[in-house]
Amino acid sequence: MAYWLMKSEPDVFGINDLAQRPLQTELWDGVRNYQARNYLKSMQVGDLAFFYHSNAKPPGIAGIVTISRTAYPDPTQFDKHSPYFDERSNPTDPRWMSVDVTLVTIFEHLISLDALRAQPALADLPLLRRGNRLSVLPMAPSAWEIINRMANMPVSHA
DNA sequence: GCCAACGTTGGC
DNA sequence: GCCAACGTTGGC
Repeated sequence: MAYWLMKSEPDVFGINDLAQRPLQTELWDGVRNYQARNYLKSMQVGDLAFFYHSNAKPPGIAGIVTISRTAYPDPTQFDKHSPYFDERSNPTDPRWMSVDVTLVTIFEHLISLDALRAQPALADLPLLRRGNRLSVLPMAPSAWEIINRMANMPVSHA
């Protein structure tokens, strides 16, 4: 089993939107970066991912989801009316992938980006590296545990 | 709204 | 294959 971090803008689709979906499950669409796409392809059912709110005030980790369906062609790439439409993608050889995610936990308090940066043990976290723009990132088990502990603390660390 | 960082595109 | 131009991400 592997650990991940997946970014979404809460103004577009946040963790509370996921909570309101049937079975608290939704496809994760719109990934248009090859490296992030390759991470999606390697996900297995049962993998866990932090749900990160980007372009938010404040940005941070809002909760945990599990991968409930492995990668399949992202339908929005073929939808002319979707902002994610890609005219160069071919149905016989789809360029972009989705997975399904199912809600596991909404953290009582968002773990803010500031709080993450304040943890010396997370100094090497890819998420915190300058200029990182990948919307799907792998997480080392050690980092996963540290952040999980932060989530379970009674007081926020921002 | 600004802008640094970075990926992609396309001319050559 | 190089690299300038351009578009996007995402924190601030």
